[in-house]
Amino acid sequence: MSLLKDRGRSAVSRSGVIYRGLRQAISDHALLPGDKLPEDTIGERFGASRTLVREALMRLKAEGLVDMQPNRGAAVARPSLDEARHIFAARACLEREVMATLAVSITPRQLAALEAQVEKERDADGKDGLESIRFAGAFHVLLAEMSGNRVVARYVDELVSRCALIIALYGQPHASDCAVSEHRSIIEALRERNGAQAAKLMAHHLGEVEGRALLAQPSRRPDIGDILGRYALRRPRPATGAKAASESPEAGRENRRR
Amino acid sequence: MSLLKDRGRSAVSRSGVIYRGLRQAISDHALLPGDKLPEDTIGERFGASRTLVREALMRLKAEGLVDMQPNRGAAVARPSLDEARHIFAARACLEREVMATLAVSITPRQLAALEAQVEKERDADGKDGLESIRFAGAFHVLLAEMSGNRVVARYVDELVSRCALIIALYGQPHASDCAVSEHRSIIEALRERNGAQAAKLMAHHLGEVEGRALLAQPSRRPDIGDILGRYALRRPRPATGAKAASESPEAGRENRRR
DNA sequence: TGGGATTTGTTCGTATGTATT
DNA sequence: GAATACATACGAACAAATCCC
Repeated sequence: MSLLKDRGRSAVSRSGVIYRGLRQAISDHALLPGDKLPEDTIGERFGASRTLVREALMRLKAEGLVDMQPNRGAAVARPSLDEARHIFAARACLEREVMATLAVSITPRQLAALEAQVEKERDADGKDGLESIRFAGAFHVLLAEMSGNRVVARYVDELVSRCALIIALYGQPHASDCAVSEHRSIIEALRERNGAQAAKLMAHHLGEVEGRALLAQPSRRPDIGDILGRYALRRPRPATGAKAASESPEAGRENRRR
Repeated sequence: MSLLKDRGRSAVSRSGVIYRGLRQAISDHALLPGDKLPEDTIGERFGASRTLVREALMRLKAEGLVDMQPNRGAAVARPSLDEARHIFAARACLEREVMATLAVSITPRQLAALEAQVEKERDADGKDGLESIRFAGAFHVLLAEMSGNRVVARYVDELVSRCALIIALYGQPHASDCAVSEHRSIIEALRERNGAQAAKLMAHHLGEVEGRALLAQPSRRPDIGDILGRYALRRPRPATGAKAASESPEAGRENRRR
């Protein structure tokens, strides 16, 4: 028998696939705040049972990306304005700490990686709103990871994701949330190992992001089924049951607001 | 039929009871880092099925209080020394922010509540190590909640709990983790609305706590069954199955204290 | 090293609760 | 407002992995 047994199955936990898929869909604004997340629908799309879907949803709930009410199921979270401000305050606090740490510890290799990241942002800027948002958040997460503090990095990652909700709810459409030039100046301050300046620039930058994020009115919401198709890495299994086959290839079934 | 149907059941989510029970047991050092947490045993003690236990365990895992490995189940987390330092760094960062906020916003009523909390600490100091630890952590959580930032408060709560693990692992036995006098001086700085001073005192205080926490060697571990009895609020149901009946009718099974 | 006992991972059925007509 | 349709809460049971002797 082979030494490497059949690793085809659970290279990663099955619920982790669902978790990451939903998380990405939310970050990408493919799922919008308030969108309902029925366990059955999600399970079908990902070819998993409700148990695993629940697991993923609970994880997202713990991160503040999903709201769950006792007998009413899950929905993408709709942070209040107050909560939004709290999130930005926490981000500023933690990311200032990241700056202070990195100004001391950063290596040339890390600086190069940051520059590469900003290059990606620049390339996507204006062209592809989706990629633009993704990369901008990734820059902040990358900084936090480079600081070496896993605890702080987890919190920053969580908060950056929640900022995507805030932008979706209150931001102007297509407002790229991070300016490339601001990221560049942060890198420069780090290169000079000027921690105070880097922290100051980061605080200012986040202030700008918050300002851009808290401006507009709620927004439309598309339907959920198609969206998830793009985020399910595995094809849904054939769905041997008769019921699934009866599903209509319906047109635009938009679900209700609020 | 009665208008108020049988509400005896889910006044609060059933898994929440398990979650809080385990969390308290860990904070109290009743469960020590590395202790195994078998789903069946916990379920029996709390009179719940494994589904609910798993839910609680996953929540604790998300908070960093429990480690879960794929087919090996859950155990109380054993943070590494590095992780311990990261936790304290994150705490210092967030709690400084709390100080800055509170120095501006604190009310006389809140100051009184803080003093009452410190009184409890003083009363318990030296007398009851368990209560002492509980109250000391509660002071920090209370401060964070008073800041009004729910996001920061959640993180602080989480980090304070994880500090209990660190003290259990690396601290000297019976080391009360917080000095009452240090808490008092923090209150004084807040009363004078001196944010810089409050932040400085808090940073110093946490440095002291970290110093006290990172000194000694691992520790003994008691058995799990009895411990959980004290944290299960509901009596375990009769366990109608035959298997459970074969369990030895051990001697003093007292539950429900407190 | 093998086999049995134990524990975890997952599915799915039933009961219960909520929304809708 | 009652009945229906639907979604969730929970638990029992099965499958697979691990542990232990």
